[in-house]
Parts: sequence; structure tokens; C-alpha cells
Amino acid sequence: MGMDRRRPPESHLPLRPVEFQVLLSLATGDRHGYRIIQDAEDRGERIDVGTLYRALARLSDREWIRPAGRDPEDDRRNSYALTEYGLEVARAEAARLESLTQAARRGGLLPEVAR
Amino acid sequence: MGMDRRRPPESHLPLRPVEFQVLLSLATGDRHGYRIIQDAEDRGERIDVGTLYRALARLSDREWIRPAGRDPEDDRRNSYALTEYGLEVARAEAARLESLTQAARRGGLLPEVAR
DNA sequence: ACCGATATATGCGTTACACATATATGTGCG
DNA sequence: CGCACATATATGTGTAACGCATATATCGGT
Repeated sequence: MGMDRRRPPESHLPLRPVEFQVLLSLATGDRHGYRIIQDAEDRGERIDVGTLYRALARLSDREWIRPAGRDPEDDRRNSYALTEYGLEVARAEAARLESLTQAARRGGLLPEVAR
Repeated sequence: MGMDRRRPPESHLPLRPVEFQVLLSLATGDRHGYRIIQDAEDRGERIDVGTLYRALARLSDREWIRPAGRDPEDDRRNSYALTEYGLEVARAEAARLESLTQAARRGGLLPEVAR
């Protein structure tokens, strides 16, 4: 597990769509799986449950995230936290997404106005 | 082939990373495969050749792109063009990418400044 | 006690992936 | 011309990830 913690974060890009959704949710704070799906829905995205829980296992193995105990309010929930390295990967992917978005704007796929 | 041309473009999101790279390149003008790889490199992205040519076949089947003849300057090159529907899918994905980028900014993964 | 929503997990068949290899043609240069 | 190297497309192969379905269990409200 986590055998590549020292690789430069950018070497993992592009991330799978689900993977970034997970890291993005956890960037705000610790979350359990089902909650991550709800976060994604709030952003207008859909994550399949099977895809999610397998992604959580995968990202744990890579040590981009780590288990952060059970929720005291509902002990079915096992929540996760971003690791330091996971945060770096998330930032790298966010930067990539931003430059892609700008490229899309230059390509006429988005209105010039911007935010 | 292309049996789902009438499905709302957003129903295909999120796109695979390669797929958007292809659509983005073609948004600027007709391109042949190898050129699409070079475009991606100019943006700092890497596309595997095997992944690219299979993606081109796939996107042709879906009619998001269509063959646009051979390059008169080098007849090895078979170039592709975006279809109307492919453009709509590309716009939808670009919009999704933009809102994701903004979510990443809110989550502290990107500097506030932007613009 | 019951029922729908929440929560995690895995089986399964299909698709997409990275990496390697194959084949052929264009380009520059001595 | 001849030859090397870059360009260009394509596919074989094993592995990883995917969507969809199903399983199991607990929580919250009535």
C-alpha cells in the first residue's frame, strides 16, 4: 500500500472523475461514503455506489485518504480524511482542471465572460 | 452506431479524460489523430497512442465526431471533425469542468484570485 | 413493529486502460 | 540515392475500472 507516496503528485493525473469527487468532498472536511455521494449530487454529479466504495478502498491503499473512525452519531458510517499527499494530488488535479477550463474557453466551448 | 444521438448531452457526463481532450482539439478545427496527441502535449497532457486511436473509433461510433477525409499534404493522416451533437457534449462537459473548478476553489484547492 | 431511507459491500459481465509491438510512409541529410 | 528518424495509424494483451444488480444491516419516524 501507498508505495508511491514520494512520486510527484502530477504524475497521477488525470484522475478518474470519481477520484476527484472524493478528494474534493474530503477537502472540506471528513466525510463518510454515502455523504460523498450526496455532496456530488449537490454539485449535480452522480456517483454509482459500487464505483464509490471501490474508489474509497483504492484511494486508501494509495494513502491519498485514510479512515477517520466511525461517526459517533451513527456508527454505520465510516468516515475518511484527506492525507497530506492526497491534498497535493487534489490540488494538482484542480490546477489541471482550471487550465483545461481555460483551454475550453479559448476553444469557444464556454462564454468569454468567466466568473 | 450513434443510436443515442437524441439523448441529452449531459447524460453522458462525466466524459473520460481522453474523450474531452479529443473533443477540445476538434473544437478548434479538423485534426488527425497524431495531431490531437500533440495538441494535448502543448496543454501539458499526455495521451497514450493506443488509448487515442481506440477513443477515436469509439467517438466515431457514437457520432460525436466523424471522419473528415485525408489530409492532402500527407495522405496517411485521416482527420476528424466534431459533429453538432459532439459539440453539444463538449460544451456540457466544459460547463461541468468549470463548475467543478469553482467548487475546487471554494474547497480551498485553488487560490481565490483566478480571473 | 413496520417501512422507507441510509449505509456499506461485493458479484458479474463489459469496457477502457497502459504498455508493447507491428507496419508503413514522410522528411531531412550526407 | 540510401538511410535513419519522426510521423502516423493500428492492434494484441493482460489488468483495472466501470455500471448495474443484489445482499445485508441499521437508523429514524410513525
